[in-house]
Amino acid sequence: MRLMARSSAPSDVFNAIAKPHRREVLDALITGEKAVGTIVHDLSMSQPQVSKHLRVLSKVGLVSCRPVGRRRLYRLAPARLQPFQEWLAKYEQALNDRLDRVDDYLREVQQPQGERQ
Amino acid sequence: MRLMARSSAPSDVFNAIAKPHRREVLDALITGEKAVGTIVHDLSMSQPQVSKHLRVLSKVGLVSCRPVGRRRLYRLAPARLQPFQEWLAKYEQALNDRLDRVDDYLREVQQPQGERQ
DNA sequence: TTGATACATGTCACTAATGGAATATAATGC
DNA sequence: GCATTATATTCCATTAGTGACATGTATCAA
Repeated sequence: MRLMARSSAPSDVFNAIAKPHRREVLDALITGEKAVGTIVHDLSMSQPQVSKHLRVLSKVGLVSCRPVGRRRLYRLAPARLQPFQEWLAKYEQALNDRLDRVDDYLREVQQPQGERQ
Repeated sequence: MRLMARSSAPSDVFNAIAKPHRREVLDALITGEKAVGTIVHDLSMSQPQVSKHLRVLSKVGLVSCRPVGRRRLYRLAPARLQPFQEWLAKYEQALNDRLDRVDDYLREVQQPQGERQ
């Protein structure tokens, strides 16, 4: 059976950015479009490694690619950050909604003897 | 040698949220503090599994824990969302700064014949 | 103390993913 | 055509991580 695709599910964005090396590749693209060789040079990683990481990032849509001559220029693909943004927003909201309760908790923890003193 | 700690490095928060099951555990805590058994019941995962995931989340600081009787109440730890916020902000800014260039690119791609028509 | 509950930890098998080296493909230049 | 550059892909060994089961530890109850 095993019909579930496990390569480019939207939630795999989380997996894609989980590896430090992959975030380094993304970082290298922050300054703009770059060829694979440039990334290899900037990060001193092996070329196959960079290509493989780019492939993963490409599959989940975090980078896109356009061929120019015999090179391939990769660049960040803004749209695919959305699942991550939404995920984060959900927690930010939940935590803001409960700030008062957290406050209570902190008071309790920091003054275990209570307020009499 | 191998002196590098690899358990609670700050960037491992990205690794912590990479697994769907771990995000489910975090989701279960959105409504507030919960005991391990409650999470086990809500998610129908095995108790050791939940405990292990909580351990990972705890090591990177995404959840905190306080013992109450023979139970342990876990809750989200807001402060550790900061690495995500910072990481995301970096990319959002970089992408906004380059929106015009992206625009150029899209025009180029969508009109491969140029503007003479 | 004994027993029961709530949780943590250890062990193990298995899978998946990484990184390295070699090789394949594609485009350019001659 | 052939050689070279740029990148992708395959193969392989190693490793890390997951999940299942069993066991350990701590707290409560009687």
